Amino acid sequence: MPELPEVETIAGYLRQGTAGSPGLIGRKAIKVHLLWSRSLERPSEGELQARLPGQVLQSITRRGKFLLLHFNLDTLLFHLRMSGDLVVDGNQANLLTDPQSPITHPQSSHIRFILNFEDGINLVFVDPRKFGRIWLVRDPGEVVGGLGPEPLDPDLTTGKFCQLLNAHRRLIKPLLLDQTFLAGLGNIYTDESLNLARLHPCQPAHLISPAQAEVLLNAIRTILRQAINHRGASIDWVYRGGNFQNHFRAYQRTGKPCLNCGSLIERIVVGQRGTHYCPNCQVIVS
DNA sequence: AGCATTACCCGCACGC
DNA sequence: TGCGTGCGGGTAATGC
Repeated sequence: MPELPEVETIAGYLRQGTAGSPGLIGRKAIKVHLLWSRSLERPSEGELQARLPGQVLQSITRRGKFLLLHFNLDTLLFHLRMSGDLVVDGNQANLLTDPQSPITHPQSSHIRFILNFEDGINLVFVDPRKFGRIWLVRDPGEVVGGLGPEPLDPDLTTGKFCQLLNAHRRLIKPLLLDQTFLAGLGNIYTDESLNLARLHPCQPAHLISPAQAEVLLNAIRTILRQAINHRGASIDWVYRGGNFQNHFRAYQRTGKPCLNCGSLIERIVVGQRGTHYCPNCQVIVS
């Protein structure tokens, strides 16, 4: 489920809770259940089990597409990759507490990790494709230290952004997808942002003018804020409740009219990723 | 040689 | 049934 808006939305759910589930802040961890060992990047399962229980959750933050659960001693990090999701379950404690039991959870066969808190509240990591990863570390910088700037951070000025862009000869789309360049954009929001900014996904980054860089950064921020307001997008069989998919400009709109100019959106492949753009108003400049 | 960029590939579910 | 596709990114391979 995860690009910046979806991870931000999930962070909010975990902090404040939802209609059907309580928030997690201030709760004490009791026990860990790892059902797919490769979901855990580090430390070992034994060390995780030895360190995390007894710790109290202080706060929940997001950095790029990472979700950070700050406990009093350690930080538990999740990366949802392609299909991961985190849900709080306070109603089926007796079933979820025992991973060997015939769980009747809707996505039970894809549960990879469960963290039991006090009062029968569980944080459940669901991940059909098994690409998601979990870390427990003293210093979260060990995991997220290499990320590029946050697109919504006001400290990222248009001038800085243009400088960063012009330092690379790469195509703009793969560059925006590179998390060490900018943290949080994925395939959807890159296509959306480039369409709004009227930039071709194959535009070489070093040829982007200061004026275009400003338009692009503003477009990225506009799209991300809109997506967050809609609680992210729900795509394919992975449904989380957000409805930004109903407001896509380019992504998965092949053959439909561009919202800028009415020409038909086309699908090409750029950097091994399906890419949706308008061949009329998103043109390469030199 | 050494950095920047590109191609593979990892489970699984779904639609054509 | 078979094949292409996919809200991602680590790593090997290649390019400059």
